[in-house]
Parts: sequence; C-alpha cells; structure tokens
Amino acid sequence: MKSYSHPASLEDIPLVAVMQALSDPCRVAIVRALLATEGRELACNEIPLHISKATRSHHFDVLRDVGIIFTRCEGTKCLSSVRVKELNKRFPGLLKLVAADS
Amino acid sequence: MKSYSHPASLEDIPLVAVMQALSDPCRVAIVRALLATEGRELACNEIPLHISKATRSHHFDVLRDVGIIFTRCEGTKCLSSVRVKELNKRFPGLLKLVAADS
DNA sequence: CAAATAGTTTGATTTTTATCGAACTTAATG
DNA sequence: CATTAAGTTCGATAAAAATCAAACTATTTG
Repeated sequence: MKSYSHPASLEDIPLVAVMQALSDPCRVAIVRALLATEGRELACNEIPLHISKATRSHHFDVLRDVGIIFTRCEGTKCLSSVRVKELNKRFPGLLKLVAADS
Repeated sequence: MKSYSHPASLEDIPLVAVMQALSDPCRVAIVRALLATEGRELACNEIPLHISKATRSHHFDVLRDVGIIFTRCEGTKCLSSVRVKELNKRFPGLLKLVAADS
C-alpha cells in the first residue's frame, strides 16, 4: 500500500511556498473542489481537469508537499482533503481567499 | 518621463495571477517593505535586495502588472506603493497574510 | 555641459515548472 | 487468475520564470 509523506507541522512552510503551490489554475481547482465537499474526501480523478493522470498526480504532490492537502490511501484510491484547521491557523484568511469565486 | 501602465481595475485579475506574483521571495519582500512604510512611497532601490537592478526592475514590473503596486515617476526616481484599498476589496485578507511575519 | 543617479531594455543563460506517454504497482473484481 | 481501475514513476520535452551584464534614457546636480 502506498503511503504519502506530509509535513507534520505547517509552521515551517513559508508563505511563498504556498503561494507558489496556488499559482496554478489546476491546483486551485483541486483545492476548491475539495473545499466544496465540506470535509468529505475526494479521489484524484473525481476532480474534472483536462490533464493527464501523470500531471494530475504531480499537482497533488505539490499541494501535499506544502501542507495544503492530506492524502490517505484506501484500496486503489487515494483520498485527499484540505488541511483546513492547520491552514487557518498558519495562514489565516488564505482558504477563504481561495474559496471565493473571484 | 517614463510612465507605467497599471491595470485600471483589479476585477479582472485572477487569483492565480496574484498568487504567482507573490510566489517569489524578493517580491514578497518588496510588498512587505512597502506595507511597512504605512502609505509612504518607496523608490525601487530603497528596498534592500541582493539582486541586480535589472532583476529588481523586473520584479516591480510583475507586481505592477497584477495590480499589487502602483508606481509613479518623480525625477529620476520611481516611487511605488501598494494598492491597499483595491486589493482589500478584490482579495480580502491577502495583504494581511503577506504582512504577517510568517 | 559633464557627471552622477535611477531606472529600463535587450539579449542571453540558467533554473524551474508543466506536461505527457509509457511502463509500472497495487488492490479490487469478474 | 486475468482484467480493470487508480495512481505512481521515469524520462523526455517544452514553456515559463529568474537572473545578469551591458548598453541605453532621462533627470538632477556640481
């Protein structure tokens, strides 16, 4: 079973790193889709994106590496969710910004 | 006399564009320095950065293009400030996030 | 006016990032 | 057990971004 490595604490994540992670339309779409489920987890391919699965996998990596999402495996699926509480603590206002329609 | 073009309204600026602009440490340093003056303007070279003046000029361009800063010329200097009001309207919480020590 | 100051522009280079296809792994399922 | 489903990893490519030196422009100042 695959398992992912996540930053334990968001304290050491620099702001620029999360900005960089959120500077791609696909990744913002992912985060928004996850936020829209109100806590439910989503598998990678449950989010409609016009990219290959390799690229999709890459974008999830980027989001995971900076602590924006948490991913766990279940069977052949990997389910992700936004690390809402921790993000709100570390970067208050960020998620609200992302969730806004803009 | 040089003059700059600024986006008139921030309405059309996508979130990802400002995220991208703020995903560089130099640029975040610039914005923070400007915010720290509480409304006063700063010339490009009044902000300590370990980069050439060409690169510096480039970073100001990027910030200006997405509507984060406003620049006007006075003599040989170009004075910049953060478009606080407009940013707070368009992206509430963003500047607070940037200003935070992190 | 010559020199200094402040910044821009250009052209080149390097680094980073996004992207994909193909081969692979792991788990569920007929 | 063969197949399908869901992702990952690799290697390659292409696009975007950061960086600089050098030459340039415009303005102030001695």
